[in-house]
Amino acid sequence: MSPRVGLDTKTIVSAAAQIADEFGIEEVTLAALAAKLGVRSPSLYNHISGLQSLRTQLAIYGLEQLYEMMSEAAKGANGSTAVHAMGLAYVNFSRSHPGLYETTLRAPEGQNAELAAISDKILSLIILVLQVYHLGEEGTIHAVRGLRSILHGFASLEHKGGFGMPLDSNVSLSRLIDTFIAGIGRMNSEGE
Amino acid sequence: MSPRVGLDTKTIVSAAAQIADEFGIEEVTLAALAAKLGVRSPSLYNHISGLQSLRTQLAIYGLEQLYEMMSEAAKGANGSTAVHAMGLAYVNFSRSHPGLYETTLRAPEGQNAELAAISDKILSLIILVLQVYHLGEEGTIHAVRGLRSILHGFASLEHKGGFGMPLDSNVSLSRLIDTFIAGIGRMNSEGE
DNA sequence: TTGAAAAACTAATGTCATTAGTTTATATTG
DNA sequence: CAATATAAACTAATGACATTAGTTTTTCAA
Repeated sequence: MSPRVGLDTKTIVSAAAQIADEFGIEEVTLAALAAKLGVRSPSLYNHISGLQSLRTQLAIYGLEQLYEMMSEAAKGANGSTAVHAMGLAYVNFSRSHPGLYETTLRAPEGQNAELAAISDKILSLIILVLQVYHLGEEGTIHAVRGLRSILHGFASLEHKGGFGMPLDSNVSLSRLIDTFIAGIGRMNSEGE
Repeated sequence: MSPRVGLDTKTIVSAAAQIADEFGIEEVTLAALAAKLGVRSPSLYNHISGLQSLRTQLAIYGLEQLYEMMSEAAKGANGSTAVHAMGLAYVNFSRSHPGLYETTLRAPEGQNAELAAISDKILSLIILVLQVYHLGEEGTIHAVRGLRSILHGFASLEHKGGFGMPLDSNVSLSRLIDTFIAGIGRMNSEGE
């Protein structure tokens, strides 16, 4: 009712994340967002520069949270324990924030410095966790690509409902990570 | 100019796939599609029942092509050779048809029988290729989930541009699949 | 207290999907 | 071959949305 609602960018992004998680990212419209915040759509432009920009902010917001979860999980652990913990944290983030997780992967990344920074931070964390395996420069790059593929692929297919059968998917994930870790040594010794 | 253009569903879906691959799936609008086909938007409704339905058809169209590529690649091969060939075919499909591949993963799948059928067909193919490893019922399910996660995750991140560094991504993929195959035996022996 | 800046607003435009109702070409049937 | 039914195109209209322009109003600082 009051002409000053007191919005700010963070409130808007957070509300958008809620919509994304609850109803799916296709429901994240400025119209829905404005309604949720008790405001008219154009008012949002005082704080964000449009839907595209909002999506970028959402991706940053999501990656920051994802980094926190992964980082916290890996902290103190070593080797395979750390990889498992970090991987589970990744997937659990995608489970508890399906919409926000999805926005994370739809951003151009090329343009925005903040987005590139948080992406790099996650990359560095993964590299750090894989450091104990002494894979060398190239080996590390291959391994990072592999682990990210596993985690994103798993999270994405699980969310999509692709794992139709009623068999504990945490076991599937754990085994997949085991497989990956076991294979890392092979990469190291036999890679050209 | 002629009042009968001679559209049919297949032509429409195929044109939509072209738009998806060339400009991205967010550009697949009925307006753009109609323009490409030399027709007004409402005319499309004589052949499809709306945008949602078109997306489902696109997913089916994509999965059919994906199945063909995977199936053709795996044909005649065995064991790890077949897994590698099939995996590369999967990723190559996503490379040559990025938009169409993406539609493949955005469909509800619950509702449409045809979509469920072609999905099952791909699932069966993967199971068949993994059969030589004698993983048992549960082991097979875990392995299928793992392989699909790897392939989809890799394809998705590669398309997104997530593999920033200039290092041959086919090598990354090949190593990842090697890792997976090596680990499959472990799954078999040590799984509870 | 006054004035400037920020944050809300209304109004308007353009794009899109979709529906309703109309025209026209083609194919079937007598 | 003619008449008619059907299917495929069309125009017109509606409603959702993002976005821009221009206006009002609140707040804060001088």
